[in-house]
Order: sequence, then C-alpha cells, then structure tokens
Amino acid sequence: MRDSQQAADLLTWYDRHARVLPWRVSPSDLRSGVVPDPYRVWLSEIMLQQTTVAAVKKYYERFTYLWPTVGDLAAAGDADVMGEWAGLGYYARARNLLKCARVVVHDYDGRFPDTCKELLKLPGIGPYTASAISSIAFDQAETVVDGNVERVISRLFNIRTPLPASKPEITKIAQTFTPSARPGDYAQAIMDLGATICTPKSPTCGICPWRSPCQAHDLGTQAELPLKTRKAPKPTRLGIAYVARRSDGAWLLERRPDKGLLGGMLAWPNSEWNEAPVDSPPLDAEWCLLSAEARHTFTHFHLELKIKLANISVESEPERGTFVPPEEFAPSQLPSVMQKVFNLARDAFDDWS
DNA sequence: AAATCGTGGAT
DNA sequence: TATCCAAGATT
Repeated sequence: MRDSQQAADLLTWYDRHARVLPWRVSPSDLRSGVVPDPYRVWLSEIMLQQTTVAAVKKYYERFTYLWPTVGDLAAAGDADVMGEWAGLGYYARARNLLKCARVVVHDYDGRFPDTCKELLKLPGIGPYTASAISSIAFDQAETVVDGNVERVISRLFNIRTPLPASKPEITKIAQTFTPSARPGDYAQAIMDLGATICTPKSPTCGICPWRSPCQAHDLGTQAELPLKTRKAPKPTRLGIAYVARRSDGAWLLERRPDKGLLGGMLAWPNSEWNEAPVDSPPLDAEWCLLSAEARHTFTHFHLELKIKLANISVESEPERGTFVPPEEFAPSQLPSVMQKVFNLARDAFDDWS
C-alpha cells in the first residue's frame, strides 16, 4: 500500500539515529543475527509503562544483574522484588511482574508466548505491551500504540478529537503503517521519533523524516496537538506517619496489603489519609510530633504527612507492624514517600540523641 | 468505563 | 509553584 514508503522512510531514519538503550538490540546487530531475549524485552516494557527511559535504566540493570532469566525472577522472594522496585512507582507492576514470571515458568515452560493473543492473558500485559513484545522480541507485525504513537499520528493526520476518545481512530491509522518487514524496529522507530523529534513541546519538525506528509506541520498546528480532556484538580489529603526506633536499632515497619496505593510495599505505620486523620499509633509510647512534614504528590492527590517519633524498649509488643533489625533495613526498599519520612525522622533522631 | 495507581524531570 | 508528562494496566 501507499503507506509502505513512509514506513521505509522511518526505518531509514532509525538505521542512522536509533538510540542506544540497555535493552535494545540495534538494527545492525539484528541484521548480524543477534536475537532479542524475550525476557529482557518484557522486563523493559513493564518498567517503561508510564515511566521515563532515564528512570528505568538503573532498575533494568539491577534486575537483570540479580535475575538474569525469567526462571531466576520467578524464584525470587516477593519482598526482594518489591524492595528492588521501590522508587519506580506503580507498584502493581512489580506484583504482576512476579506473577507473570511464575506463570511463564510453570505454565509456559519458561518461554514467553509470541502472539498478542497469548501475551494478553498474562498479568500486567495489556494491548501496548503485548504488541511491543510480539513485534520487538518475536518479529510479529503487531502495532504499538503508546503515548508517542498517539502524538505522532494525531499530528500526521491533524486529529482534533481529544484523547482518549481519539484512541480507536489513532490505532486504526497506526495499523495501516505497520510493515510486515522489521516490525520490531518499526515499533521502536516510531516511539523514538515521538521521544526525540515529535516531542510534546517544541517538536523539531525541521529534521523530521515524516515532515512532508504531516498535516499538522502543513497547518502549523503541531504544537497544540494532541488535544486532551482536562484532568480534575488534585485534592490535598492529610495523614500521620509513625516512626518507632527500638533501643537495639530496629525500626517498626509494616507491609501494606496487596491492593490499593503502594500495595505490597514496606512502609511506616500510618493513619488513614483523608481530610481529618485520626491519631492511631501502632503501639503505646511517648510520641513526639515533628515540626517538619513530608509533602508528596501522587497521581490523583497531594499528601501532607505529619511525622511522630518514639523510642521503644526491646520488650514492647506493637499492635501492628514488625520490628526490622538495622542490618535488614535499607531505606531504598521503601517507596519514595516513605523515604521522605525516613529522611526527616532520621535527622530528628540524630538531633535527639 | 471512569477511577485508580508513583515518581521525578521539564517547562 | 503548578502543570504536564513518560514505551499503560486493571477494575
């Protein structure tokens, strides 16, 4: 079809400008016969969901160092994986990552399926990720539609229907461009194009391989596309976090339930987060309120956390949570909001003693 | 099917 | 400071 020339133009651009990424097999290596590792493609795609390349790099290196194969990851402990994911956000991804690894090992003999249909059955793999794995790891002609593709296609066709309503139309158009040859490189090329040239603000149309067919560039509307429906303003919630240090140096921590915010993560015991939180310490003690608060913004609300400290004797029994000895505790295992709390609490304990 | 689910960098 | 946004999935 006519669109094959556009795909070819993009692949030519990609051959020269493909970014070097830890999880990527370069076009030249691919031609030399290097075969992508589906485990690493899958791992990188899960980490990259709603997350920047810069933020993912260290985590990807660490995970592949600790768990080089899907079998290694499947055999890992839940707490170890959650602790290594800490700071990356969207923690359901980490829970589903482990679930998926174990399903692949036990139900698929340790080999990822190669079709979208089968991949979509696995936990944590949705339409985008299934297409990405199928095309990049298995050379199947599937179409990826991520935020980059939404933006590129919206501009190419000057689509003025706001997202997400325009997504079906965008998907349909994107499918007509996907080539049967080198679909994996094409998928990565169109995402690279969106990430490096067809950027959200100030796109560099002057060097774009798709400038000539681009309707938005023709009309000068590229900077205002894609249109998006307004998001609701974020309310502010209040809460109290309790940091207890036992005389032997152990810290009182709590494993959050698998469902909901920060699910499955280690955390300081805390009150509910709402308009008027109730003081609910995890054990009876002389709690000292810090003057400093931890402020943090989540996806859909702001949080202002008061912090209470207590020194605890070794014979006391908490009503909830577990004392973790200092040699087993690293603040890097905590989600970012809880790391903020720890940093403020540690400074206060240091002043205290 | 609208809400939920993190974080940090850029503007 | 406020808002946007980044290789979305789940319920």
